[in-house]
Amino acid sequence: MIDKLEFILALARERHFGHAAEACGVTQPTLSAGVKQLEEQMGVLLVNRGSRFQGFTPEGQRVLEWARRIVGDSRTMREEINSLRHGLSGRLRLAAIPTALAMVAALTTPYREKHPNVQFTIYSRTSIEVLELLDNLEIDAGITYVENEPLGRVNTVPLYREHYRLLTAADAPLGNRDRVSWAEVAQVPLCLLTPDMQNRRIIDRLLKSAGGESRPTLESDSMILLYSHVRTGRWASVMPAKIADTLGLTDTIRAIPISEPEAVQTIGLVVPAREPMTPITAALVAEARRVAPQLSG
Amino acid sequence: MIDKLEFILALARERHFGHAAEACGVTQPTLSAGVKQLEEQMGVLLVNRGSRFQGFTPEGQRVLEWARRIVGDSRTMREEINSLRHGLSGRLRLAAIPTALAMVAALTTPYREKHPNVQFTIYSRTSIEVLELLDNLEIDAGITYVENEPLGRVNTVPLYREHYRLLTAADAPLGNRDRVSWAEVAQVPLCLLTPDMQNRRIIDRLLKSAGGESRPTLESDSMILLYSHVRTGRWASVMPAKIADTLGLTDTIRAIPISEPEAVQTIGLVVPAREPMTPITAALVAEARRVAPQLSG
DNA sequence: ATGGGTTGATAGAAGATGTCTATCGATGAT
DNA sequence: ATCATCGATAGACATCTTCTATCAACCCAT
Repeated sequence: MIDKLEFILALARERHFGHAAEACGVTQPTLSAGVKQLEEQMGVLLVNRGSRFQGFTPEGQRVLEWARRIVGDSRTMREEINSLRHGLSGRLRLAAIPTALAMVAALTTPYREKHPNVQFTIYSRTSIEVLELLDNLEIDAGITYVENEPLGRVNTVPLYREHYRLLTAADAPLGNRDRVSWAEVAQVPLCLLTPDMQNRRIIDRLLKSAGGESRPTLESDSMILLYSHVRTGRWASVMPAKIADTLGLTDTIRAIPISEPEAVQTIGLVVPAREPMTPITAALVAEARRVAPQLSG
Repeated sequence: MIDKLEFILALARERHFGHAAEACGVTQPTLSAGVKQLEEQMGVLLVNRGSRFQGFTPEGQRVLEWARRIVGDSRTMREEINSLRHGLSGRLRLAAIPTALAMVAALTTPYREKHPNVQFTIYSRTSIEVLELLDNLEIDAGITYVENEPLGRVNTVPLYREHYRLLTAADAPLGNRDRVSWAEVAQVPLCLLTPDMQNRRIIDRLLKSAGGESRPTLESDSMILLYSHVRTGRWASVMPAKIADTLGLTDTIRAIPISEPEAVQTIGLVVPAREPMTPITAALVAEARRVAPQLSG
């Protein structure tokens, strides 16, 4: 029964019988039969088909909601019972937006000291993808913006506020300044994240409201790539202070605070709004609450 | 998987493998195998055995909690999907304390007008049993005292407040009074509910605090039996006003308000504290909210 | 139009799981 | 000591699940 509900979950995220089957480790006919059996038990069609997957019926969407809940609960139960025996163990799956990647270590390091048997899997994703993964039970927690775009049914723990820096060579224009404005930044050719990243959209908004325009010379979804360009001394970028500090400055590259307006965005931990949480997730939330005061500032 | 969890639920309430199996409609070896398989999956013993059922291990108790939730959710899902198709239909299982039985009709009658396809099963139980049945998913809602004794994880909707009446023949001692005190009532030989009923415990308390003592001439767990004795004109009883009115007075039997103290107890609807509720239960809660103002007074 | 590629449904065989009856061993009461 | 009760176990049978192989419908490109 519960495995059939897992089929529905897989189908919801893959939107393809064959792929969903593969994700569940069964063959396509098995998954088809499972879905069909659910439909017989419920007495309603759950999936609209016409030679290909065409989404869920209204009833199917309700079943999907329940499936998330029931499957989530049964996993949490297993994990909880396991923790009672072996202490906290298993795998913590986490997804973070690229600009927050540098601070994940501030969470994982103390966590690992307390619970050495927990393993980590950490994905770099856009803020939207983080929420999708959370919905689909593919991750246990996410790190993303907690104020701007609408979140789903999740609980949040604020971690720190993002301050922006202009990264540029000391001998470049503006390179000798102690402080620059967004209007000034708008004049510089920048390396920025791709527009599917919320960080980019935020920076675009800030540039625009300063009367400038966002015409980045180079786009990428990798912070490492952006930074490696800045390091050559021939490119500039705008990054949150946290990650700029982590990447490390050289004597030739400076990270200049941007003021007017002093732009801050709150980054936080995001977990499914379900009580109780899995022990592994609960421990992460506890760690986040403990660490947050040290991070902010 | 879910059916195995149902085994655990049955075992928790029957505390006996054979009886639990019968309640699930399977044989005892089947239930034993099911529990054993759960234990293997979890990697822990869930039930303490020693030639007979000896309760759950700590892990077993946690699994039991989860089982209540998961099984409850899966039933709610089925019911919800069914309601989407056929409108509200199915069976509403309700348990009420005896003194509240007379007012159940005030709930079921308007409910039935709106949802004619819902069938009712209504049990008369003690307040403690009502809560147990609720815990074990054996009823959808209960009607009981919502203030006095501690409730479990439930939500409540207050319905009305109980006022007490002395039921006695007009020509008996006190029979001509418009008002009597608890101290006076304590002098009369009474027919009361058995002491396992909370109503009896409340009345005992009131009599005692008025300096009297509870020495009922006759005890029963049936309000009808109590009333039939009162009707002979040779017995007296103390009942809530609601049920006294419903049973109907004759010219020879009077229901005399008892004052000093004016004793009131709040009776309310009690449903599992789980969101969302089954559609059938949700409709009952809505009806209770609607009806409550008319009942109280 | 037509042919190739894709998608999900179907059929039938093999395997896994669930359930039953019958029986046993342990425990506790008389 | 004897009996009754309770839950575990064994073995047979049935059901359900899953697989491989194949099919029909559809889409798209030529």
